Amino acid sequence: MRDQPVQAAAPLPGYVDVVLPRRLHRSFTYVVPAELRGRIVIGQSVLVPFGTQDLQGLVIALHHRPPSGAPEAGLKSLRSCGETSRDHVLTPAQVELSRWVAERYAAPWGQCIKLVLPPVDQPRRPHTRYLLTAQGLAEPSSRDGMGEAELRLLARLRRRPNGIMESTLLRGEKSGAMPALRALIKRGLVEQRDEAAAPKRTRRGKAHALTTASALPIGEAGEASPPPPAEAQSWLMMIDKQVAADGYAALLLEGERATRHWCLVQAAQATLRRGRRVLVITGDVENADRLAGLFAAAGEQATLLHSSLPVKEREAAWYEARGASSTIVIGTRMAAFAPIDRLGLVWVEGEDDTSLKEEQVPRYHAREVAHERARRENAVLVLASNHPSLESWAAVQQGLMMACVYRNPTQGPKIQVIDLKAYGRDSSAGTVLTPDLCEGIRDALQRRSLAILFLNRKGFASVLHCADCGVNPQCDVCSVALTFFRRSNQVRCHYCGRSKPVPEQCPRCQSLKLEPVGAGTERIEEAVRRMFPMARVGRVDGETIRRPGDARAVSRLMDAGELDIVIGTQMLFRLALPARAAFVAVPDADAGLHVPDFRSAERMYHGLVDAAALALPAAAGGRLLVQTRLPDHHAILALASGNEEMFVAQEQAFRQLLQYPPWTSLIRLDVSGTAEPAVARAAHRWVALLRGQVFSAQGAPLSGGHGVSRPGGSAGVAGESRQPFILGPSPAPHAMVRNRYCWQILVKSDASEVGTAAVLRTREELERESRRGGLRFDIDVDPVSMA
DNA sequence: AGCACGCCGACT
DNA sequence: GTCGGCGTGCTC
Repeated sequence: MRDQPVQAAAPLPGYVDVVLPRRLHRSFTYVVPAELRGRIVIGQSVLVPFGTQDLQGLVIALHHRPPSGAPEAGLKSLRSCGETSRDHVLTPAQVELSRWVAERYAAPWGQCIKLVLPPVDQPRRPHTRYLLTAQGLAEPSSRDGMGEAELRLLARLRRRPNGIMESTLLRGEKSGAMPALRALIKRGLVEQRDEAAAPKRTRRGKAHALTTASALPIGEAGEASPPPPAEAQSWLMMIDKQVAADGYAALLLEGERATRHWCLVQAAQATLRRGRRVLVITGDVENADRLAGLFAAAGEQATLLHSSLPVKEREAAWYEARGASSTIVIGTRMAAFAPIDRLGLVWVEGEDDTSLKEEQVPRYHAREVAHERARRENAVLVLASNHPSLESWAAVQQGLMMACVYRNPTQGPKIQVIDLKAYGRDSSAGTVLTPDLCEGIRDALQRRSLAILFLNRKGFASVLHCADCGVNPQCDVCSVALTFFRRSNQVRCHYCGRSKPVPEQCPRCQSLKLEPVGAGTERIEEAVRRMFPMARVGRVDGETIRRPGDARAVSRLMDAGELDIVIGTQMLFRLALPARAAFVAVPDADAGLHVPDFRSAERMYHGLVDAAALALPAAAGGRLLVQTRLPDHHAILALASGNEEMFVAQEQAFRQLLQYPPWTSLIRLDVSGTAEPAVARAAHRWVALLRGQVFSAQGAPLSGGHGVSRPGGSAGVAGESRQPFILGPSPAPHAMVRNRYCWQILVKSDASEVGTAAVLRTREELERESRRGGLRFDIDVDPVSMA
């Protein structure tokens, strides 16, 4: 051991700033012990004392003298710097990527680190109980050196033969109980017993016995041999050229699943031939499995990395991905951070899937992370979907991405739109089971083929719509559905918070028949069963499909021809159908439209496109029936005419007019707490601070006097002002979550950096002034779901 | 975020 | 007394 802290020629930094995996936006400064000096680098993972515990943190800066902000009470020292595992020195790329996420999504950097670190099994703290050992029960030979606290503790434990829980033990005592306890344990008088630890949430253990995905169904029988689109050949050459040139490129690929799969395998193999690696990211686990199976069938071994794997397997997959042998990594959003070097191709399969957005605190979007990685690592990014997001179309329009659309129009079913207005409103269940719909089912049954009914996800909030013309009352400013409150007989916009009495008449047709949405679809399963008593009816929704295994079971049922009619929600699209259906119906296409979310039309359109993909081609007798009260809606028209561009153009125009993404950056602020008035007050205060911020950024308030908000009307106009615009506050659509009241605020800005900067500054101020109340202030940059 | 610490109420 | 719950304040 050479232990020679000789005065070094150049002084080594003696202080480090460390970020910690906690919900804290600051870093903390520590002293570097002499023996560790010179070994600490930025990106080093270190163990530091923090409060009563030791935490693994990340070094983000080195100093020669304590920074000015350091506390006077003195700084603590680093414990160690992960000499046991080299793994914990982050590469500069990992440090930078985690920092990028922290800044982009206004998350504490310390919490973003775990994204790039190997998954670790978090040991559940067991319930510990302390009791006397045999030695402790016997009168101790000597009590010398025992402090008063130790003696008291000993006496207390003697009264409790079964031991005392840690929590109660530490309660009555002043500080000093814990050191005393440790001292007693050291003397062998007390022992610690861990009781049945809090039941560890084990995630489906055995469902993943098969890590090689070859045993899983590959795709749909109906699309077994995709005819490789002729244009795709040149596309492939372009990808290959890009990979070979070691250059970044971004492509949007639109096509049916079979086409995308074909392109994916080809592009991946071309990338591998160039000695580069492939990362495939998709929204759900079933699809990741399916893609792995696809590669297996093509003779390529892929590493699966997703959150449904048991932690140990996930950890193994992480290291495997980092190793030299792994060339293709497939996973859900967490896989966007997989430690793959020599990345050549990043493929996001189903790029418009909302589950690519993390809803927990580093609220990143895996598509964005994938994009950023491709940019940083000079890889080719492909965003693939059957119906790309408006965000991606906007990127294409701005020249940031190249679009490739490979469609075979002969693959689609015959589409028929039924105008429900013709059926009046009084027929209740009869309204949704129109004669055309029943005839379609009957026909499918006769042909011994499957009939599928797709129910759009119902809104969480109660929304009104006109039974005669189908429109719903919307907010004048925000153009989203107004939420209906029966008790106060009011409607409210949960974007901007305005409320007013329920309108008496339909805003379009003046009908008096405004009523809550969705009554008809509730009982549809019952109605279908009554109408077709001999048919075998299955249901596929969040309640019947809880785990991927369930989905497979349903697929198998259909495969075996055990089902005649399947009724389901969006969950249907996750299944690997054995065959396409002769008849697919959407009994109430408008239901999804009435969700108070500016993206509702886009979601509705995607649902319809997906529903169409479930049906056989028209040439094979496939039919899609869409029932609506809004046959002129652009989503319906675009679907019926197969004119996607028209939908995108109209929807883009709507978003631009109302300044919604992708034309603005949107940030949702959530204020929550246990006391409603405090929450409301804090939310209003935040808005005031933000507006102050906005105005002061400009130098002076806009027109004096009312100064609180810009006139509502101007929200709709693409104003020349480049200031963030603030909507709200308003009670969140889900007003109470886990006994906490929630209010929300929306911040629109041209660039998300502008918005996040203002939001972070004001939140700091807000937290300073409102210490109490158990208030929480959450930030969601680019929220993907508003309802 | 996680943890300690204090206060309250239920149970025994 | 014991034990769980919850609000509050703090962490270099």
